Amino acid sequence: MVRAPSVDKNGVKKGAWSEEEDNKLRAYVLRYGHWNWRQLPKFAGLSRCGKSCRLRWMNYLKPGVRRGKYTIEEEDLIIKLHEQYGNRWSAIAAKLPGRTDNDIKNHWHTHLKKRNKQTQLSERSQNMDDADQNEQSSAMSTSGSSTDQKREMDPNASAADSLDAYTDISSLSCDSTLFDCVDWVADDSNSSVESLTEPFESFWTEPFALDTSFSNYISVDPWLPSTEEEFLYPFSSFLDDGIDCFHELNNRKGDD
DNA sequence: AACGCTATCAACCGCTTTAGC
DNA sequence: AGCTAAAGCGGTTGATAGCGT
Repeated sequence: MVRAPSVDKNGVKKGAWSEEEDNKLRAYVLRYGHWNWRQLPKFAGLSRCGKSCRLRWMNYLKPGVRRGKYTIEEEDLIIKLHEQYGNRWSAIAAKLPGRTDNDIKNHWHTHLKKRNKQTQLSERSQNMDDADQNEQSSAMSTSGSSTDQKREMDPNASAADSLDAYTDISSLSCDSTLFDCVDWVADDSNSSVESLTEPFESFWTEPFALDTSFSNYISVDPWLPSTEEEFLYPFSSFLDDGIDCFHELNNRKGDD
């Protein structure tokens, strides 16, 4: 399923990532952040190009990345968002916490494109049937109450219904609530799907509750280096936003 | 069992955008 | 304003799992 590992003429490794490489990258980024993707592999002791590291982190290793089966609600939302944004996968991914643009893009091409086509075809034939029926009996009233029917009738209902799956922040991993959801809301400020952000208003207005489960992540991960010496230390001023949080938590943990 | 075909998805590539000077 | 480097993004590729014949 993955490309065979290989090394190019510059000594840069390509192809599938080994567990060891994953652990190195994860440990490094969690400790120092991604202050410069191009330089990062050198400091982290990886024979990879920065692009490859970034991609691996963003799509696979980043805390909060959700993998696996898509729910019907997610698929409906993707289809709806695709109608709105087209192939702007990063914009679509911003509305689905924990899902990456690459993952959504793959899922679209392998599942939803077909499903969407079929839906459109069936809707078209349904519309033709409806037109026929209207000709025969314009007085007949229609009644439909299923969620699917509601979605077809009201695109906004679709988005709102789908969002129910995401308003339960607790269903996400602790990491995603602090990282991805913040991005999600922040990116959305000018979106025309404003309703999608509403459930997160409380995120901003309520007092910040420190989620100490971060520190569990750090202490549990056996691949996080126990000493600074295991990695080349970059420039502290480059430390990434979210990583400051890790340091903060680590320090607090140390204080306790 | 063996083969071919299809589906899947991680990873790559190249173009565009953004930031810094 | 123009240049350069870095980051981001979307399209595409390729290995392999799984299914049908």
